[in-house]
Amino acid sequence: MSAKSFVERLSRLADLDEIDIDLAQSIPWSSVTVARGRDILSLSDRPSYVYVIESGWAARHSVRKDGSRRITGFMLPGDFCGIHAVTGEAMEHAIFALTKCEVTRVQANIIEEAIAVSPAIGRALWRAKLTDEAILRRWLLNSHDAETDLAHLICELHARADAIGAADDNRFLMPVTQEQLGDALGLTSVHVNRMMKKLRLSGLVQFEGHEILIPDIDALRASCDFSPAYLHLPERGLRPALAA
Amino acid sequence: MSAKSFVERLSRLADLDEIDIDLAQSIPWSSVTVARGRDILSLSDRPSYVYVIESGWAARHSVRKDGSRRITGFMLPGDFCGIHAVTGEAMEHAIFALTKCEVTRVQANIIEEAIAVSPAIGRALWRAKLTDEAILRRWLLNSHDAETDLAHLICELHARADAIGAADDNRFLMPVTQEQLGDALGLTSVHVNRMMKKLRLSGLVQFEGHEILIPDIDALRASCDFSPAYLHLPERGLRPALAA
DNA sequence: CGCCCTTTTGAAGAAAATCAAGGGCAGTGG
DNA sequence: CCACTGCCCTTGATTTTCTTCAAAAGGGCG
Repeated sequence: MSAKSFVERLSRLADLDEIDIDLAQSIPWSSVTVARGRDILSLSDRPSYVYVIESGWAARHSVRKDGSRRITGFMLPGDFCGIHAVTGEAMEHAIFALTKCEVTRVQANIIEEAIAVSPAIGRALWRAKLTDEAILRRWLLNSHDAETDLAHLICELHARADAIGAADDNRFLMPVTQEQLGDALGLTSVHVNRMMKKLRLSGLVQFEGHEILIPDIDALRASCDFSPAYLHLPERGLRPALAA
Repeated sequence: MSAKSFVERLSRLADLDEIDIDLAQSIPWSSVTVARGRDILSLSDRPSYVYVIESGWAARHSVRKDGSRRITGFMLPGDFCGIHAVTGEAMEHAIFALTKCEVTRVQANIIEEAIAVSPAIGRALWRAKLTDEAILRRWLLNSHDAETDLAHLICELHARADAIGAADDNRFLMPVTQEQLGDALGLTSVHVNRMMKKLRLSGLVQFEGHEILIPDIDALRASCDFSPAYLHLPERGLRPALAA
């Protein structure tokens, strides 16, 4: 573990000059391990740290009065969470570990100082937030057809996994149960299961357990009108080893 | 028209000291009027301005391949749009005027310089973005029951109108057609109409045209589990005259 | 081995979409 | 001034989609 992922991620989000990088590298950090199923940040927490997922997958989720859940976003290695800590807001949802997660954390007030000194670091975090927002809008845009929505979510997660080198081109590990997919899509796990079957029968997606195989990524993307631009992913090529 | 609304809005989002306020007030601005139904910002635009709605209502929306629309947010007087201009990103959705809108605009690069000099201004914009994000997550959280979702949207818009003094306690003007409500909720206009009728019959909401009357706001809020905290509204009391 | 979690499938029911048609109201033009 | 037109609201009947309820099978792990 290192704070490498923190600086790496920042520098992929905005152009940092040497001064920015030196500053970012000088920021003290610590590391935490969170077991599968446990919260990284809980509802109503006022986090005093900003976190970066080092390894593992996590998700944001809220629980309704009737006990049903809604997942409002997934987090993969390299993703920030708790950035809004810099304003001292309380968490309006929880972030929990889908798998065992290793998490690097940095004190929020130190981040805030760094932003004041280095606007480029502020821009990097701003860009991360814009990506979160774009994903949320995309999720809203989708919610209209179960099969398409599921295909789109698989495309999103594949593209994000691929961008951090956690996908073997057409194959990747998606550690999300069908019930969790349902919570993310606003569907029941039963219906997710049927839609997965449809995707399998149509030949667009194959899977064994959580190992997803996409025989023809272009066909899958076309089927759900997926285009990765909104994810603001870095150009492929560098692919640092951040995989789960 | 003035840039007053710009500075006012900033100062309600974060604690600005005199220096910040002087700086904000020195920022040059201009004003534009946009007719009902026209775009304030179009898809793929790379806006070079940050906008504040001076009067009127607007909405963000995307169009799907099949021609159906999804509204992903409403904008009321005092709201920013195009803040993400500061990173030079292209618009991934359009913003259009629900009513005739007067809009104040400020050059994005000047905003960016202001942020570099005054971290408080940056925090204010950051906070505005966090509110946008919280609303998006809430919309995702809702989408599960048409009547409840509609009630929740009315509560959101009422609370936001009230916060800018555009509501007369239990009465406000919601210039949104039922079809647009459907686009916002992911429902057909037919179904929105039926749900409006249900709300009317249950006595929770009355309306004449777009004039909404809420006989018992607590009852309506309880019916859809609405709590305004996530909107980060300013404390009531000041109520500057920004209404549409 | 037995338990729990997850996946899978079936059947019945509820929610929302679709299709269709009529009515009100405001703006426009003859 | 009135008729026409377009937009929005309203309602009914039918169909589709998704949920709910129920049950069984697979797989990993203590």
